[in-house]
Amino acid sequence: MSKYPLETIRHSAAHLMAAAVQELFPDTKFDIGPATDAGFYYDFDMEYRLVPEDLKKIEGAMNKLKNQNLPFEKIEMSREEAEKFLKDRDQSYKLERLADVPEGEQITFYKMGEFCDLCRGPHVENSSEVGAFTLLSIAGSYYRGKETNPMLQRIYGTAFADRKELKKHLMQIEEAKKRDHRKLGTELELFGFSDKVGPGLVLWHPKGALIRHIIETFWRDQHYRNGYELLYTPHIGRSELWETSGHLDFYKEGMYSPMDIDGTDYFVKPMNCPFHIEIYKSRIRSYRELPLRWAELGTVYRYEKSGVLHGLSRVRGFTQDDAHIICTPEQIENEIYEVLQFCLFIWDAMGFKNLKAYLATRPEKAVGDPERWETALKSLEKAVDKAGMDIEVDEGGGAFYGPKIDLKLKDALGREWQTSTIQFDFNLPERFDMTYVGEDGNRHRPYMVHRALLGSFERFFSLLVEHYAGSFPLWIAPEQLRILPITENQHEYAKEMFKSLRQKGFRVEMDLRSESVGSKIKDARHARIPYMAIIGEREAEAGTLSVRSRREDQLGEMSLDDLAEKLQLDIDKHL
RNA sequence: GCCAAUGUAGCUCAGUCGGUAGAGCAAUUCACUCGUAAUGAAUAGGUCAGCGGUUCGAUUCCGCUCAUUGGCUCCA
Repeated sequence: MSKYPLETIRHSAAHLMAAAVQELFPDTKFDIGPATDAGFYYDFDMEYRLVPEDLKKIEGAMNKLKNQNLPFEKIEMSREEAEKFLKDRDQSYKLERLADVPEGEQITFYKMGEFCDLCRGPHVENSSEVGAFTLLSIAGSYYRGKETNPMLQRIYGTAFADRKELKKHLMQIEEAKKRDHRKLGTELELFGFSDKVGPGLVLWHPKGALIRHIIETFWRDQHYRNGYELLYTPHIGRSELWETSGHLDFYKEGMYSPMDIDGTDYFVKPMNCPFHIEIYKSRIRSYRELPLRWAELGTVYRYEKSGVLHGLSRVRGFTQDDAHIICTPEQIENEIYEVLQFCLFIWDAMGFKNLKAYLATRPEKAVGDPERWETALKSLEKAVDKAGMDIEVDEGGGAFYGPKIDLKLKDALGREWQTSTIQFDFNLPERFDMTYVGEDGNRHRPYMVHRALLGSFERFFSLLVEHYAGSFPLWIAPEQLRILPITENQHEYAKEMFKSLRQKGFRVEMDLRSESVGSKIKDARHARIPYMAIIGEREAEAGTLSVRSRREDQLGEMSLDDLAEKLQLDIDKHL
């Protein structure tokens, strides 16, 4: 254990790296170099374009500096001194950062060797205490994260107190890469992409499609049980619809170009809401029929910038497990509560527990009655509170049309992805003039809530694959059991067993190749088949099957009925 | 979209300092009929991402395009 927090070690490693970069590339202008969750980075501006080989050089220079036992000296300066210091060294980014330091705050620099950096600290006392570090990658990054600013060169690295921990971390990254859904998707033949079809457009292969089908069936069933009705709506709609909804004003960059049909422009839908609203508006609605809970597995298409596409996590065509809840003000609190409970139930059934909740409140520019915002926010807070979830509040981070709760999940490589969302909408009910007739005989404006539980099937599937590393629980495994006859003499008996198990509704396959049983087991394990049934002369004679699971357990010989019972018990586990 | 890297068989990758390519796994065929993580042999499989340029000749060098990867930005 080091006497310093990891953050201090990492931040100091960032300084060490900057010092090495200054040594190797003296014309470098420096921006900032913070510690992160997984390591550290530093942003540089220089003429020279860094190449991957440079990482080794820089790392070498860092090690040299480390071994010189250089002290980290804290230097206090007045604002004027600091300005002069940075101006003399032509550090324009640092000058701007200096201007951000609040008036009255002590300005400090940290000097280590030749490198002296505007910095709040703290640091380790001596370069020898930076611990074990390694540089990982080079990336571009806009200055201050703004697209219109120049792009700086960023180097990512990570540091730990000692070599052992660093090694452990690097091993973890390697392990995580093995469960990356993009890799497993190809290996297990779950899904794919085709250059001919286009980027961000998913092709669900049979096994992936089967899993999706199973989950969709479960999803529909649970929605019926929870008082939802299901809708189907078209994939395209006239421009007028999108004008009314406002999408053509504020979401046009996310939409694909219109197609001309009989002289009218039609747009592929980026969202399902306007269609659901049109169903709502197909007749006069009474308070007696509220709340309405309308769900749809709605496939939408959005233009996502080419650089952001990522496996199944960020695509251009995807299916949301969407629903809209339309209700009265009296009903809203309970509706929100139930949605959140339902949401957590679904995630739990899928085997996930570590969701992080984010609450986004009213931004400066917003539409809708402030009182309604207040009620909405309260109902969200209450629901989260009752569910006992930890929540991070993003003050002013809501959409202009309403507050929301988002749930996020981390992928195998630690990147966070938004999945569930529960959003109020004070905009569309106005734009479409949605009303219901109240008890008083007058027309009232209903509350409308958008929600998606899994988010989209594509993103959800990426998380599911990584969560289970491809070893899906039995109820969603595309192939639940594989029958492995030892020789051709058992083929007939194997086929009998196969037929019976299929009749009972299990997803079973046979491996009738003339391979050794060891080889068949290897392949079945590689395919993450939950159960294998081995059939040799002994079993064929006794009318049994020798069962083993992918977890390497030998489960022994059992009858067909016992096997079926065992499988069924395992299948029902998630409920 | 921006900064950078990469693109060779279905998959993982080697290779060619410019003379049209190779391995392992997978596939197919044949032999083997086998007891719990790899039986053997043979065969087939590639416009070396695409287009253009330089060259006697380009998979290799150059340019553009497309796609992927790592980031940034964005994500109603």
